[in-house]
Amino acid sequence: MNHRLHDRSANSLPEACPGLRMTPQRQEVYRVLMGRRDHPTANEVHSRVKKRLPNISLATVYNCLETLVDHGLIRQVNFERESSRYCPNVNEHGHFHDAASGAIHDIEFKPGVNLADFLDLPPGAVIEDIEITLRGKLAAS
Amino acid sequence: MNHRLHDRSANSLPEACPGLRMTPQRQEVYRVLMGRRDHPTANEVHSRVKKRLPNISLATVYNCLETLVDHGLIRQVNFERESSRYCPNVNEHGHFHDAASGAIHDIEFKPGVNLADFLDLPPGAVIEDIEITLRGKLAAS
DNA sequence: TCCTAGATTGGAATTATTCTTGATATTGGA
DNA sequence: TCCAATATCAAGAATAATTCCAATCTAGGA
Repeated sequence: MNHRLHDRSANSLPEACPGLRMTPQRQEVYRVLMGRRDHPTANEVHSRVKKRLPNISLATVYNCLETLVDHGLIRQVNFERESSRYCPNVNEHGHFHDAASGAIHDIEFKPGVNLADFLDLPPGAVIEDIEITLRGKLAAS
Repeated sequence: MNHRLHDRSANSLPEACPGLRMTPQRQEVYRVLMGRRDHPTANEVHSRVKKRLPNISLATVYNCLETLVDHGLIRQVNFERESSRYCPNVNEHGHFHDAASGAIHDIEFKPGVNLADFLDLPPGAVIEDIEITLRGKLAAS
């Protein structure tokens, strides 16, 4: 155990999140997402959470995920028509979906770039949410 | 009937598309999409197509849409978990989803921009498909 | 302690989409 | 032209992710 800054590493809900009651289910759903920073579906989250909370229902997992998303603690991401996936990285970022392996990689914006620099936004548009998804292959290395 | 170049204006499938058999159903689905350049769902396409082909089934509309997408004549776009929508604009582009009106606007890239200019792509990534969706509001004007 | 609002559960319901099957239509070759 | 092979279509059944519902349960405040 160390004392890294930004310690949201796998053990707890953030200290305070106004209006969010921290229940064992929500805590565990959050812990599971932080503990393995991939992009699991609700079903996968359910499987992982059941290790510690064997009786938790899938409906509750959906409820917890929705609540955490609403409170900005995690993000929900959608690829095509597949099941939603959940992502503990709440920074603005995009995703790269490797068609070969199925793996999903977070993609960060280069520092200092602005949407309007590369997109012709409609005049007066106020952007509230950005979803950028790339699909492709990683060249064999 | 005239002889305009690039006549994709609401009346016909493109002259030739290898491997695509042009049936009345496909033609009409395509015509309907080109004729009104919004972003209808399969259901909405079905309603519109039924005006001329009253017996066409929803399953056939899905089949036609899938075929047209596979042949690159239209694009399928997904917003969150809503029904898929279909878009006759096959240029690389993004979408802006106006939360107030529900309207969807195409967003073009500024000329000359490159993905790698603003995104930290994984090394060796070969991008095959880009999906950029913005959600927000248009300032009242 | 008791009450109440909010949370959880399991199962039913919903909904978009895909699948299945049999009927029809179209194509290319004999 | 006729036939066989193939593609398409239609209708409804099936699927799968997600949401809804009604019945408990729980935690925290009065």
